[in-house]
Amino acid sequence: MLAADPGASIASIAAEAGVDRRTVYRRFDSREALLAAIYEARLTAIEDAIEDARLREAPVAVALHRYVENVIALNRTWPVDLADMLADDSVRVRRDAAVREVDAFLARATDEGLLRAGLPEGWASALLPQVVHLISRQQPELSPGQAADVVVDTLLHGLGTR
Amino acid sequence: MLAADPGASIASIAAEAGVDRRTVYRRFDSREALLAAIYEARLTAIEDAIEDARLREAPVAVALHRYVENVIALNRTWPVDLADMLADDSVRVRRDAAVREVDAFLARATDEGLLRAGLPEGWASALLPQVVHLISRQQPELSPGQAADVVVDTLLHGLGTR
DNA sequence: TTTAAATGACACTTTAATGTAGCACTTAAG
DNA sequence: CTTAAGTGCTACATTAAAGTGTCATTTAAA
Repeated sequence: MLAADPGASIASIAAEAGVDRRTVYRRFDSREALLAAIYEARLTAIEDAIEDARLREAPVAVALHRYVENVIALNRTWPVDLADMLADDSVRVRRDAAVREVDAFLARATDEGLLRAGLPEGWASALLPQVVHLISRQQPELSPGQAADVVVDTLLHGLGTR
Repeated sequence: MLAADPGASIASIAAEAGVDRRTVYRRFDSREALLAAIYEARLTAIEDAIEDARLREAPVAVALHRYVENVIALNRTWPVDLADMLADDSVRVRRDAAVREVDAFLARATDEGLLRAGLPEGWASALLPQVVHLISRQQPELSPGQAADVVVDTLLHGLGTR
C-alpha cells in the first residue's frame, strides 16, 4: 500500500490494514520507526537474494536468473522504494553495498561475454532493477520464475524479432 | 524539482525557483492549479511527440526512434509523473488516448515484424516508457538522439552479446 | 520621471496529519 | 471464572503546510 503512495498517512495505512490508528502507534514509536522496519525487512531480503544467487561464483547466466527471480519475489512482498529512506545512514550504507555487489556481478557478466561491452556507463546497472521492478508490478499473474524468464530474455535479447 | 518529490511544499518549490511563496499563489489559484498547469504542459508535449513521430503511417523503425527521441526530450523538460494527476478526468482521458495510440503503434510494429510476437500481454507497452524514462534521467549527458539510439537498440536487441 | 504592475515580506487563519491520553471492550491464558 | 494483554474509540495538543490579506518596495513601461 505504501508502494502507491509513500506519503500515505498512518490513518490510511491503519485503515487499509483493518486496525485502529492507535494500534500502529502501540507497535511503532513513530511513523519513522514503522517505515524503518519495513525498509529494514526489504533490505535484509535484498541481501539474502544476493547471497542466495551467489553472484560472485555461480555461472553468470545462472546467477542472473536466480537473482532476478529472488528480487521479483521480494519486490512483491516489500513493494517499497528504498530511495525514500536514504536519509538513514545505516540504510544507505547497506544499500550501497548491495548495489556494488550487483555492479561487480554485471562487470563479471560482461567479462565473461554474457553482456555486451561498450554500453553507456551504468546503463545495465540502472536498467536491471527498473525492469525487475516493472515486471514485479505489471505482470502479477506470472510466477517469479516465469517473470524472471521474461526479464532475462528481454535484457539479453530485447523485444525484436531475432 | 517536482520529479524528486511530488509532495514538495509550495514553499520549497518557490525557494528553489528563487521567488517568494506568495508569488506562486498570485500566478496559480492553488497548489492543484500549479500542478495542473505543469501536467497540462507535459500532456501537450506528449501529444505533439506522438503526432511528430507519425506513429500511424511512418515506417515502424523510423517512427519508434523518433517517438523515443521526442519523449526523452520532453521527459527532461517536464520530468513529472502523470500518474499523480489521474484524478483529473480531462487529464486521464487525454493520457489514455495517448497510451492507446502508442499501443496501436506497438501492435503495428509487431505485425510488421519489428517486434517479436508472443510476449506477455502489455509487456512492450509497459517497458517502453519505463526505459525511456530511465535513460532520460540516468544518462543526462547523452543527447536525445544518442539516448534514443541506446533505447531502441536495447529494446530491440537487448544488452547481451549478439 | 512618473506611474502601474509585479514582487517580497510579514502576519494571520485553516486544515490535515502526527503523536499522546484515558477508558471501555474483547480475547486468550491461568 | 479471573485476569492480563491487546485493541477500538474518542478526545486533545502540536506541528507543518495551504491559502489569504496587506503594505512597502522594486521594476518596467509610458
